[in-house]
Order: sequence, then C-alpha cells, then structure tokens
Amino acid sequence: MNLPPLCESFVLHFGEMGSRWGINRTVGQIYAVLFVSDRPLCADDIVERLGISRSNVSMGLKELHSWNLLRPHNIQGDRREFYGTPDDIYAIVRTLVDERKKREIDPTLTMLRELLMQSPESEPERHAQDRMREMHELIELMTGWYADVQKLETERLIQLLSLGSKVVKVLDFKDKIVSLPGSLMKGK
Amino acid sequence: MNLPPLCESFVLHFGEMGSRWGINRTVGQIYAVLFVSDRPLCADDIVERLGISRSNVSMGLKELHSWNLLRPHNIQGDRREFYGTPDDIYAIVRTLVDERKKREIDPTLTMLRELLMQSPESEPERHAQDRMREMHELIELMTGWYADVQKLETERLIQLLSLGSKVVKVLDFKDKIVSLPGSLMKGK
DNA sequence: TTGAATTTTCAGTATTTGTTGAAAATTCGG
DNA sequence: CCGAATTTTCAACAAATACTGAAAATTCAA
Repeated sequence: MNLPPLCESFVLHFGEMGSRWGINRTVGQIYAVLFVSDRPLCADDIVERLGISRSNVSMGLKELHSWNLLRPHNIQGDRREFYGTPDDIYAIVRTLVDERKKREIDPTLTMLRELLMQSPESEPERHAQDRMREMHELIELMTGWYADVQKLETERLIQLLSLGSKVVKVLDFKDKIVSLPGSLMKGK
Repeated sequence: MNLPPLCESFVLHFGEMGSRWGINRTVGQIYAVLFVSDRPLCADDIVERLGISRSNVSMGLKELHSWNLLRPHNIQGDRREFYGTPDDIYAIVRTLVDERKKREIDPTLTMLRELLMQSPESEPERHAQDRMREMHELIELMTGWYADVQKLETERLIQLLSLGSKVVKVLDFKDKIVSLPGSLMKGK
C-alpha cells in the first residue's frame, strides 16, 4: 500500500470496518482513500495507492457509484475520469443513511405492509401478525422522524443534535406556557 | 420450512435482509422465528421450523446471545433451554442500536482519536487529518445525541419522534419567549 | 457417581463472495 | 471513420464464510 502512514492506518481501518457493514474491504478502502485525498483521483491512482488490480477498482467504483457516494471531476484535457467525495461531510452522511434506508428498511416496510393485509388463519398467525404490526409501527415512526429531520439545513440539524434530550425540557416548558390563561402566544 | 405461510414469508425476508446487514441468513431467520413465536422455543423447535442442522442453531443462538438479543426462559421440569425475544420492541431496537454502535462506530472513534494525536509529516497528511477531524466531530455529535436520547423512557421518545423537525419551531418559540423582558420563566 | 438428555465444538465440505488477467467495449482526438 | 487510451465485463481462480455430522463436553436426575 503506497500511502503516508496516517492515511494508511485510516484506509486499513475502513477496510476492516467495511466488512462489518455490508460492503467489502476493497470498497471501504477505495472510499477511504478518496475521502482523505486532497485532490480527485483516477482509477490508476487508486490502483497505485492500494495495490489492487485495475478491474477490482473498476468494480469498487461502480459499487460506490450505486451508493451515490462519489463526486466525479472532469479534468481539462484528460480523458480519464477522476473521483472525489463530497466536501460536506453532513451531505455524505445523509446520502449514506438514505441509501441504507432504501436498501435495508424500505423493503422490510413493504413486506410488513403486505403481510399485515392478510387474514391470519390460526392463533399463532394472529400473534405473529400482532408482532409484525408493532414492528411496522415502530419503523414508520422512526423513518417518519428521519424524513422530517432530513429536510433541515445543516445548521438546524446541528442545533437539534447538540440539544439532545434537553428538547424534552423545552417541550415541557412550552406546554406550561401554552396552557397559561391569556398566554403570550400569538403567531405560530 | 415448517411454519404457517405468514410466518414463513416473514422469516424468509429476515433471512435475506440479514445478509444485507452484517449477520448471516440463518441468524436472521432464527431471530425472526423467535420474534413472531407466541411462546419461547428450544433449539429443537427451531431445527424443526427452519429445517437446518442442530449445530447451526446452536451457533446462531450463540451469535444472537452475543448481541444481547435473546431472552432465556426456564420451563419447570424441562432441562432444555427456551428462548424468546423481549416483548418490548423499543427495548429490542435500543439493544440493536447499542450493539451496532459498539461494533461499528466505537472502534472508528478510537482509531480517529489516535490518528488525530499524531503530527502530520506532509501536506497531504495534514489535509487527511483535517478530514478525519471533521469525521470525528460529526460522529461525536451523533453519538452524543444518541447517548442522551437513549435515556428517555419510551413515552418521551415517542413524543420526540412524533414531533420530528417541528421541535425546531418550538425552539424558536422558546427563544422568543425567553428573550422577552420580564419573561415568565422562573424554575428551570 | 452414573448415564441419559442436551448442548457445544470442530474438522471437513459446500456455498458464497471477492479478485484477477485477458478480452471486449467504449470513448474521443485526429 | 481509425486507432490509441481508457474503462468495463467476465470466466477462472482464490479466499472467506456458512453448514454439517460426529464426537466431546456439560448438565442434572436418580
């Protein structure tokens, strides 16, 4: 592997982690190398840095592309395609969550909805369906929250995340105020 | 597979999904079968329902145990061990998130912290380290939020999730009130 | 203790997934 | 168009992961 030590450690770790996620080692490494690079890289740059075959890089890039995780750059007077990752790391995380949701959650929601429409033919099936209903409700609640929060600009999102559970206190406070007779509330 | 049709569909789907996560098909199926069952099951019940080998079930249960996802039941006068899943699906999700965080996030945080302490020896390394710093900050923000929210009782959590991004409006409202001269605020 | 019931381990095998080089396909300047 | 540069595909091979049966280990009632 042809990288400065700091980058190499990072890339190796990402490769390992990659396999704990659904993605494979090489794909993880390719992304890592692009993520820390100070300029967009072409396929052969990646071959050189990671010491893997050209075809493997091609397939890795294809995979990353299908995850919407790449930012292609065209360099004037060079036929090769260069790749980087989005500068905004919040954007990266959004994309990642969106894609994982699409692949790991949405199909389950669809399946659950289908099974919930069927009529159970026996007691065990009735119970199974109740469990599925609970699961469906919870997933809907969480994905609904995400769909909603996803729309916030980064600024707001950070504000929200920084508050953590303290928002609950604010909600209590609001309830108190709003229920006061002759409250201050006017618009919104 | 020896299950009523409704359950079989659910179990098969979970098996498929399992492989998109880090876990394998069988482990996913075992959990699914326990999740929808109306009573705790012993290893041989699972063998019978899924049509896989006894040893495979044993390993699958071991894996699920390491994820803290099982609830063992002792049945009076029966030497076999019976397993179920927690009744509270919120508890299941909490466990799941905790474990994934432990396996997929925490090691990365540790690695990042280590690499951030080193001094970059070159310009590319300096840039790489900046990227790592961004990543580190974002992960800390998100895990901090989670650690905080995790402590809420289910009731509160549902309240929070249901609100979604509307909490931001509430925060604006609060800011308005709090900045009023002679505000109503007293306690808190 | 003993030994039947039950669970776990593990070496061997099967299956799946990842990697490669070579060949085919594409792209684009001339 | 042509053909050099570049990318993609794919069949063969390699590596990793999953699954099994048989044997070892454990558990517990008698």
